Amino acid sequence: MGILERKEREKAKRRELIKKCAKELILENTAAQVSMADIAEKAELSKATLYLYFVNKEALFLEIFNESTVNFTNRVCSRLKPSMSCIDTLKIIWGSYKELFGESEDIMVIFSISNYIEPNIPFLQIEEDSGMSKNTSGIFYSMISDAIKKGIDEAIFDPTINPQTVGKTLIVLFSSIVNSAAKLPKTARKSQFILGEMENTFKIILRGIAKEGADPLYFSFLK
Amino acid sequence: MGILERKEREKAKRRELIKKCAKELILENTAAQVSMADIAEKAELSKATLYLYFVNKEALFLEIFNESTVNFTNRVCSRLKPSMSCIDTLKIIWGSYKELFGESEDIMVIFSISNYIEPNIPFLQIEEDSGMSKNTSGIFYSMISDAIKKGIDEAIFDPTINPQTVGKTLIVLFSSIVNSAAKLPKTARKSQFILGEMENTFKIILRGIAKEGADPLYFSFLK
Amino acid sequence: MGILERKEREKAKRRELIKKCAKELILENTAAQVSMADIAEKAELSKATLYLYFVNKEALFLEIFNESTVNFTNRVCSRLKPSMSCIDTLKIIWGSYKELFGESEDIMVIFSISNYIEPNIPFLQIEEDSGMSKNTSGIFYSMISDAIKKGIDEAIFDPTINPQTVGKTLIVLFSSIVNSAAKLPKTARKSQFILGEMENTFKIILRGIAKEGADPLYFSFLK
Amino acid sequence: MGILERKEREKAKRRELIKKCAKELILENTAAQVSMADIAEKAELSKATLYLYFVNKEALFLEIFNESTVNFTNRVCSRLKPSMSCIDTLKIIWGSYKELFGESEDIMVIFSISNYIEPNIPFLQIEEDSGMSKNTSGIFYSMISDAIKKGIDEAIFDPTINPQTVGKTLIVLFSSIVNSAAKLPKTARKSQFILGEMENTFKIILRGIAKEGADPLYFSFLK
DNA sequence: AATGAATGAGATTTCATTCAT
DNA sequence: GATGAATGAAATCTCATTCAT
Repeated sequence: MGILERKEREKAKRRELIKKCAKELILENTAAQVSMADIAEKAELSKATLYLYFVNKEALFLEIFNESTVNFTNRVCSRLKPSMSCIDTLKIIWGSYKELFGESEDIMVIFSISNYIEPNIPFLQIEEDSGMSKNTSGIFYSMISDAIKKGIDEAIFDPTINPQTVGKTLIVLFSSIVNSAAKLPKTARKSQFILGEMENTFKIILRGIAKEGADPLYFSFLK
Repeated sequence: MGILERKEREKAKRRELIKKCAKELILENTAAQVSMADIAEKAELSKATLYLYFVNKEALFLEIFNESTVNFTNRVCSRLKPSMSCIDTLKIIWGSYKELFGESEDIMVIFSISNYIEPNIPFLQIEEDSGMSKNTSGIFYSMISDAIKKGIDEAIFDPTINPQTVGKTLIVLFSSIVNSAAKLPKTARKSQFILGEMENTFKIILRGIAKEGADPLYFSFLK
Repeated sequence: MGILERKEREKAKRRELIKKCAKELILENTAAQVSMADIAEKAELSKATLYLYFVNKEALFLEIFNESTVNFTNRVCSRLKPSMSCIDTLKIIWGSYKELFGESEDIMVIFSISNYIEPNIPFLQIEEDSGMSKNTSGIFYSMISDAIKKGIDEAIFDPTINPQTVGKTLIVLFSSIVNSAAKLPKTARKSQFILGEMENTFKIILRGIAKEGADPLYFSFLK
Repeated sequence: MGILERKEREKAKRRELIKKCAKELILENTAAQVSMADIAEKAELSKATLYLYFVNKEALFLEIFNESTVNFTNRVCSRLKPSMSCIDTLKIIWGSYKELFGESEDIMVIFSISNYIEPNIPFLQIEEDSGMSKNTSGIFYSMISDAIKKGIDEAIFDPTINPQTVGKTLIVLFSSIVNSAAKLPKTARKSQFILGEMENTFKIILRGIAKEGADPLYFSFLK
């Protein structure tokens, strides 16, 4: 049975290998430009083999997409505790963004694939129904809007804002910055400049939703 | 030579026709989904003819892209006067965004093409050199950062912010909202909801860069 | 305008060329075994060119199929006159079968394609509704059942038989003989032996539906 | 050696299982549409295992084909006795056709495979040499031509007919009816209508070869 | 003996681009 | 100057077959 397990592991490894190669190619270019042949070549497999692991190109890309989303969300969520203050929560969320953006490249992949698979559907939908609760990004969404609610309760944020609306806005803004950065040459992405830029944006937004008279120290965590 | 001129004029007309058709198709779908055959059919020309006017697909799209950018910038600039106050300037810029977003659809085209042609190069580069001065978006960029500078002088904005940095940030944010909206179905784009959403975001950003204690009335122009 | 016409003609010629090549390949093998690449090669065209003339493989095959059916039916119909006696009518129908079977090879193509495109639907449907009237084979069908009706009126055929049923049966039988012959090597198909075989079968069927006591001379036309 | 025998038996069982599954799949669709993967899945074996039992797809299908032919012939032959009258013999042959057509589905399989594997070689060859004696269908063939000879001797059939030729013709006709029916949806095949249709055809053929003045009662067994 | 895994070869189809007329 | 016609190259996907374990 050790054998069976090993085989299982190896099979899983191949799946991962394929996904890893696909990811790398996506990061080097765009999801739209990556062909099954490219992936096969990079993985040193035949095209046909890819189809043993994924029924479709779309299935492969979708799996990568979903995993990246889950990955990202989990990383963020695992660092949060319900007891945390609003500011701490946002700190961590933002920190995760920055860190993951530098370290893993899930976010890039997420955007590239979402632009490819469903070019007409925005990754984070600004829609009238707040129906984001179903998928992973929904979890992320409530995470952030909860934090904002907390901020209002803690009298840090302007009580007239709608936590859900602002939450969505925050996500769109964060994401767009990342998306914009995702288009930069790989090397540039991690530069201090970019990270600084991202920070500036975050600061502006925080100030934008701060309660009148809120202690500016609250926002000083952003260096 | 009257003949020559007429010929010249007609040739120019064709160019415009081709670009117009391409634009319309891009708006109906995504730049990536528009083929030369589609454009030729819509323009009631042969595919080969397209190549008399544009060396290749990329050249055609790039020209549309650049023109749309110029168009947009010009429209905005033409409404601005150096004498205007910061707030008035931003009002107009934002108004242009909103209006053009509804009316002309240059912005959509800009984003669609930029996602297609140069997926690796962001429309608005967040780069260390502020080298935006060369191209059209550079004009737009200085327009906006000038407005912010003025805002600081008028003691409306926080004097510690860097007008250039914040200007760039503003553009990225504006753009990202539009970009996000650009992926919505054509009909949804002009809904009150979306426009409201855009306004909320703008408000947050303005508050974010406001000087401590600045009269909130300044920002009341946003309904 | 002579030029235009010539072009038109040449285009039509290419279509015909493609169909001719496809037909030949079908006759050499089976419709199922013929690929677009094969056809392209035989026609000395690129694969892509085929798609200028036919939207897909099925369309190409279907057109060949329909044309062959129409061809065949027309040839037969053009030789018939309403004033003809039953026996004369059947003579001609049968003669056409034999002749076309030898000369043109429409029938072979018909069967090969029908086996490929709709392997589950018999070319001549033995169905409860006699709904054959719609398509070309419907014309053929009424042609033959009319002849049988006439035969009954002329007191040559057994009055208890149902002309429609027997007509259908005749077609199925004729067709099956041809279908069976279609599987023979090309050279064998036109042998005296095969033609004799077909004749025998026809004779048997005619006798089978003859009226008791009908003059056997009526059937002597079969040499 | 008991072990060896058991192994042998089990191996044979597998072969049968594979063939049975293949048959079922062929009956559900067409031989051409059945892939080795389909068969393997249905048999709950791996594709590779199929190749332990059959050198390739063709060999598998050919074996099924041959067996089905033998099966069918044997069933018919086992019901015949040399002492039977011509009419009784034909009754039984025809009955077997009808019955097997309903019950076992060997005939369908035979035709489906023959259309797939050797589209160029007819199941029952109408060839100049009566060389059918080698294979199984040869047995069937002599069975039927013997019956006809007997019919001539019994003064039921026209003495001028050639028993061998007519025998072959009969088989081709029977087969073609079945072949035509084989393309009908599985459910329709056993309908009274189809069976009636088959009977009509048989009647026509019998009458076609009957001796002038032969007692029509002879043929009344067909209701 | 059985199989999981891999693959070569080939099928259909699309599209930007070219070229003779 | 305009175009009809043609195509090379590439994309996605399938399937019979093989081979190491």
